[in-house]
Amino acid sequence: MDDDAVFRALADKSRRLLLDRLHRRNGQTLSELCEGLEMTRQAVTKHLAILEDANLVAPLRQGREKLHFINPVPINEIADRWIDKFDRPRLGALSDLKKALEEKSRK
Amino acid sequence: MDDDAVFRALADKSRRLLLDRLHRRNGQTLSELCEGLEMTRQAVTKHLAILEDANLVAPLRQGREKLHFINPVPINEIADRWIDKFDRPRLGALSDLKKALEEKSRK
DNA sequence: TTGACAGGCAACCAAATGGTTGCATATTAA
DNA sequence: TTAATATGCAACCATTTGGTTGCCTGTCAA
Repeated sequence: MDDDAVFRALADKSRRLLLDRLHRRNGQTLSELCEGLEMTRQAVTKHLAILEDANLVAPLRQGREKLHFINPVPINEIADRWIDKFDRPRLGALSDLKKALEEKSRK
Repeated sequence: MDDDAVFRALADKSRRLLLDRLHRRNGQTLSELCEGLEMTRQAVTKHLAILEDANLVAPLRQGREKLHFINPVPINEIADRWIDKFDRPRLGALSDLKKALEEKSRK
């Protein structure tokens, strides 16, 4: 998995909104996704392309329409593999601090 | 929580690396964090400022040194609140597809 | 078959981003 | 007290990014 592409795709508010919309109703077309947004269709197209590159959205051509399906896998991979590193909120924060200060003063 | 700041802070590879380093050893100084990186100290300073703004890193002045402590809370908040929306990998992908196609053909 | 609808492509633009260099300031150790 | 160390601040630069407009192509329905 290219975690960089995923993180960068998620960095933009508009793209997170698109994912939110697809989450509410999966398989929407470009035009549907554009409805009510303060953005041109072309801007949305670009965002969707970035989401596709990050494998967060899978497109499906259906005649002249293009349906978009959310793919939760990369997000869960990040959650499992990267975010987990940063600990179930641990009680260690203060003890980290103490340790670090002791380390410093020993030098 | 300002989830936008957090997502954007996490979007950069160098910043994720800094978090990785702090995760390995918490409470490092600026100079320590710079060691072995292909970046000037000032670039690292900027990255740390962004991480601080996103509340992912908490600084502590200690004499002329500045110690940096990772704060896992915002990351976990994202994991819990936002990423969870995108489902424990569900079996629904194919059935979503079917549903969407049926919906289309009904129109 | 011909218009209308859904989408694609490309050029262009302003603003944000990641990085640099140069200099200033504050602590600490000799 | 003075030199070295640790960090801060500001201006500047190239590239990336998010957005636009204009036009082209493919598909469906009347």
